[in-house]
Amino acid sequence: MRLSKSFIPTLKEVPSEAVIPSHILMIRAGLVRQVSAGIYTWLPLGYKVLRKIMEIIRQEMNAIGGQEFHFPALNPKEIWEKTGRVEAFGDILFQIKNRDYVLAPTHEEIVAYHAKGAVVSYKDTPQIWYQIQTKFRNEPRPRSGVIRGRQFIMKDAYSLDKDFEGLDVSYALHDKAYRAIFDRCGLKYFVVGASSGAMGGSKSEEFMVKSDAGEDTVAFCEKCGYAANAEVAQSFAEPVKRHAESKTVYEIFTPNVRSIDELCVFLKIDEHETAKSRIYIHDGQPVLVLMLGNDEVNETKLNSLLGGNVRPAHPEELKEITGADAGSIGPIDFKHRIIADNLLKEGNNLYSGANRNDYHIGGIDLQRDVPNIEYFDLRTAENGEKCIRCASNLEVFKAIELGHIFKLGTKYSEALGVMYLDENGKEKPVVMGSYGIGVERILACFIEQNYDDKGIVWKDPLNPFDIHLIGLNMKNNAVSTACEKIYIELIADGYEVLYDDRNDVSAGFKFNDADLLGMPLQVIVGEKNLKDGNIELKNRQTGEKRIVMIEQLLDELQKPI
RNA sequence: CGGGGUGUAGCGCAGCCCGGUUAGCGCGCUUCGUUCGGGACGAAGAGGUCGGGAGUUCGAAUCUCCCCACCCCGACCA
Repeated sequence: MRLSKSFIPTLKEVPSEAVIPSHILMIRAGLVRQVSAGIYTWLPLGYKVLRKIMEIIRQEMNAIGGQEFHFPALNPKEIWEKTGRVEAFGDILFQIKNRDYVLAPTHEEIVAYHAKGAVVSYKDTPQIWYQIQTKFRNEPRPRSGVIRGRQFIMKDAYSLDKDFEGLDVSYALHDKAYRAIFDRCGLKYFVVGASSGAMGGSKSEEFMVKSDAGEDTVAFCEKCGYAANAEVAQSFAEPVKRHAESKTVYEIFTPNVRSIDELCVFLKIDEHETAKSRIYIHDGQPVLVLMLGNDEVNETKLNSLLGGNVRPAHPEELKEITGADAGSIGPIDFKHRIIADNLLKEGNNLYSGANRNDYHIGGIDLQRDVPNIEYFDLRTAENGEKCIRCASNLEVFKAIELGHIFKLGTKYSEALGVMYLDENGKEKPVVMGSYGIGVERILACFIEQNYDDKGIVWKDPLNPFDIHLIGLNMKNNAVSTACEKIYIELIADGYEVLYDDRNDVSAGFKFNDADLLGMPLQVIVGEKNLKDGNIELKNRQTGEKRIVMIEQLLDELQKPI
């Protein structure tokens, strides 16, 4: 491709709206342009890479027996009402104003629609259906370029099995395919156990890439490989100490003390001698959640423990329920359910709120004073705590979710009546799995992992072109003639070549553009070397340069650089 | 949705606090000439509803109010 005839608008300056490296480079290298918040146009160069990624995905999905579909993005709202997901998605679901249609944020409903009446016998299973398609979600806050958009390309796949054993097989196949896809794309990633959240279903795993731009937090143990989303991660942390002697309960006047930190300063005590109270409302009933010291309640764990429908209490409710405001709430004489984090088990001589503003209570013995207390794992694993499996140090960091695989079960097949007859002629719901990959995130994550101060550093097989051919002074006849010849030869030899044939930009400009665009190999043709019949090869990644004879270019390309 | 920030030429910004010629600068763009291996130089040009609306004022990019868009943090999130 001739650069002089291509639309590859590179930018010297950093666009003001971009913050993370991949976003900045995608704009600067002319891969994407933003249209609106979370809405991007893929320019030819970016789309070329995207197509390569999609082709890899296709190959690996086909390899596990996947069949490619193309489902409509425009869906009848009625189907979504049947599964209750118009309400479940809420404002995230784009709705069409002049028709009862929605823009699909995912395709379980449509898959179930087609499966119903078509997958009718155990002989029709298993099926793996997938597509690579644009999804629409009205994200409240799009961010980080294409990493979270309102419109994005997703590879979504659905498995249809006759039973849970079949689902296990389909799930394992997807796990295998996903590893193959991300390996082939050259990404450093890891797999974490995750919360299945609003999707329902049992097992779920996420494919993650470590990145400061990530929206998820994961806990990872380098030693044993334990990896889990912080929402569900477990760890060993220092539990509360039980003193030999329990003091009696006493009230302390603590004016304007509202936080655990302030309490510790005020009473000159350690955080580990305190218990923090949080009030949640579960199915309309208040629940007091007691945490050690300043530990935050892990609401995902709380939700799965209580079975959903949990929310923090509003400030007015606090006063009504406990008689005090946040900061003065405690377990003593609390009239409703009390659950506590495991670390507090058997704690005594603890300080907590008195359910009376400006007062705290000391000398609390949870065994003695809070008889109906229940203990669960309710905390969020933190950096440096011990791994639940091997007790070495856990690392907690931000990560980008590339893919997610779910064992859905029968939620959608039951809701939409996707039934089949088993070997005994008995009617059963089809067992489903659901598997997604954020296609654009693969590209963004690749750049996050492969760039330097000059620009992107592409590697096979995602590189948009193999070779960036640079004619330094195209007004020089010898140079342009040599370039044209090399260009034709390279293409004939099967290389994808981006040819900088522009005759109106300086050498430095071309070098910088080539580094920014980041093709793995640069072939540089200039007067200086051409005089001796030579050209120069430059490895983009290492910066290493080599002068070779022009006739030997094709042979030289066979050698590692 | 809460908090913070930004909006001035295609891009990056100054000017605004303290109202007053024709709204600037760099990059990019057009034409001509020179240059030609690490973002060249000279000359001449084109390009602006100063995010939108209302108001205050003799006079508003600048002050006031309302609205919109975008970015960041949080909440939220398959």
